[in-house]
Amino acid sequence: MTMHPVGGYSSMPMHMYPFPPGLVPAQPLRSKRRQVKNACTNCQKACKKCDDARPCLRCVKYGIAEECVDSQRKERKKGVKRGPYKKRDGKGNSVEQIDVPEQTGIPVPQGMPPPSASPPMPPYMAGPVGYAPSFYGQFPAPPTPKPGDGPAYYPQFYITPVPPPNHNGHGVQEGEPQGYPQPQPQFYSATFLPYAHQPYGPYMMHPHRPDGQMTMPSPHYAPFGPMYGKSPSAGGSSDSGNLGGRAEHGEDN
DNA sequence: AACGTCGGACAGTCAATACG
DNA sequence: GTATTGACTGTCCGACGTTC
Repeated sequence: MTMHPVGGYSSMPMHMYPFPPGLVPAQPLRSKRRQVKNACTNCQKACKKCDDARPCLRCVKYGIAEECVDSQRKERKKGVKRGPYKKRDGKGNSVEQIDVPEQTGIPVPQGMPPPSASPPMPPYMAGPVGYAPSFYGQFPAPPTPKPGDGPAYYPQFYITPVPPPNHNGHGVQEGEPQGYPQPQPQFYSATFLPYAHQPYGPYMMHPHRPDGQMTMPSPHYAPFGPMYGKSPSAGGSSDSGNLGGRAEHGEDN
């Protein structure tokens, strides 16, 4: 699998984009930075990269998945007077040149973002398939679908070197937070991309979680819905206990 | 090495404005 | 009405400091 930046796969590392085999650009291209629509409060405070999934990669990594909640955006000002705009030319065209990609020289159809560039492969992207199991793979994370969002695909497969554990056997007690099972040595999940043709090798892949839950796009993000419900301490906009204690960048109102 | 902090560049949003 | 502009706002890169 070859990843290239561009973004577009929700919850995928922002600059990564899977190219079908054979369509991989000959040389690395540089993409512009992609941003998530809404970073979680933790990433926001830490000024770190977030992603669309909840919990996001970073929160999962630091074990604060339950505190991973969307940050609140404040409303834009209205009624702000705008200065006089630049006139367009007589044909309704803006007086702007269209950028031609320098690195490839390949003409890019208008309206289509230029193929972009590929930064060095992040460590966790190394290897033939998606994330390293030890990183994001431990949490299957189909992104939370939002109105207006395209289908955020998050193909999931689980690698089970040994038969999957019987999750029921762990006996989730009533009242006990039904957290996603802690990473277990025998049970890794990993994100695979649609084009990946995986050799089965010593592993076995199945599109279902061993505990029987579907892992393909779930409108309600099943694995995390009831499991990572807000903790009492996460009460909405509470800032306490989050990563980074940095004061807000800007003032509200 | 891993993590936190933070300045500031960059990207996305969307109301105001221009235009047909 | 749609298209375009550009100010505003949020994201997060990357440098630096701190802690283990």
